[in-house]
Amino acid sequence: MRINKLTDYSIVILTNMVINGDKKKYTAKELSEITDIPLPTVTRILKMLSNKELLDSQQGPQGGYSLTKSAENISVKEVIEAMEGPIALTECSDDDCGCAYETSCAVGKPWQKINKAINDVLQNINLAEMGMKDESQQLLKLTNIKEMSF
Amino acid sequence: MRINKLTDYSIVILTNMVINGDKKKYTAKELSEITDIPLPTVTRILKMLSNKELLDSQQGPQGGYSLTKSAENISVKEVIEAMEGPIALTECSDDDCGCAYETSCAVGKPWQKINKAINDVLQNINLAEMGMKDESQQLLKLTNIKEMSF
DNA sequence: TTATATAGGACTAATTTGGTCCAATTACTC
DNA sequence: GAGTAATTGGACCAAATTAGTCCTATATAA
Repeated sequence: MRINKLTDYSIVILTNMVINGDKKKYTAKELSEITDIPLPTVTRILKMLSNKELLDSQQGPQGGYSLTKSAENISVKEVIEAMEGPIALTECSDDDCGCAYETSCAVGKPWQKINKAINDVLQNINLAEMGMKDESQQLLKLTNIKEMSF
Repeated sequence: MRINKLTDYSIVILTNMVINGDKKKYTAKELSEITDIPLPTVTRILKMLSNKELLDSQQGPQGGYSLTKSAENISVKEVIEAMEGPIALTECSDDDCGCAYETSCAVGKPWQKINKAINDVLQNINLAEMGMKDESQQLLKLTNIKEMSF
């Protein structure tokens, strides 16, 4: 139950963009230096995020990448989905998933609810919050969810 | 962001045990026939669940596996943890994870909160609910979490 | 004693993932 | 218009993980 390393990196990269200036333009090289993630890997991630329109890109000298939205409006869910596709804990989360075990599966509907709940958790935290060092100001929504669930 | 296939299977197997009789004893062979999962794979999963004390096992003729607790008292979280260890979306969820990027990471605390929220989601659904066909009776807690988070 | 079951662990094949690199394109600047 | 600095697209390989199988040992009921 892990997100991919590339996805993990992508959140680190984006969060560092937020911290260092939410509106600025960054080259792949700069971001590699800030994060200590090797340049080829940073490059690959930025391309993916740009293709999914989380980043604007500009080629040529003075080019680079910038966030298409403000940090508050980019959820962790969006980032994960940009890197890995839809968030679901199991392969078959639909009624008719077409898998070999469909008839005997006995599970299915409940997974849809679980996936929805997890999607909601990840929807409720944004990049601005990911960058906060001070625990007290952050993640009130998640804390509330946690407390309500008992 | 997927659980392992073996983990997925394990929930299918356990849920089928619940549906077919929560107190009964089942052999690996029976469970393989019920679920259509190949016997060697079923065998391996049952051993893992038995080692983690979710199942009682008895060797010899008339032996087999049975649930150590009633279906209502076994959460999906417990099953996933039995199969895969602690549930965390990233490798480093601690402050001092010891990873190479620690100083430049800028993330960390927020992941702990996210992981906690996800653990809570999975704690709040049990095997009895996983086996329910009728949507209306199931998963009220998860539904509540979802609605509260908006 | 035999048959039926689990227990433990080794092993292989397949898949996925991480990481790197190269050639092409764009666009700014001199 | 040449040169340079940047992204773009895609191929490629290596490493790690996972799925799946199999074999031998052990326990126990009849």
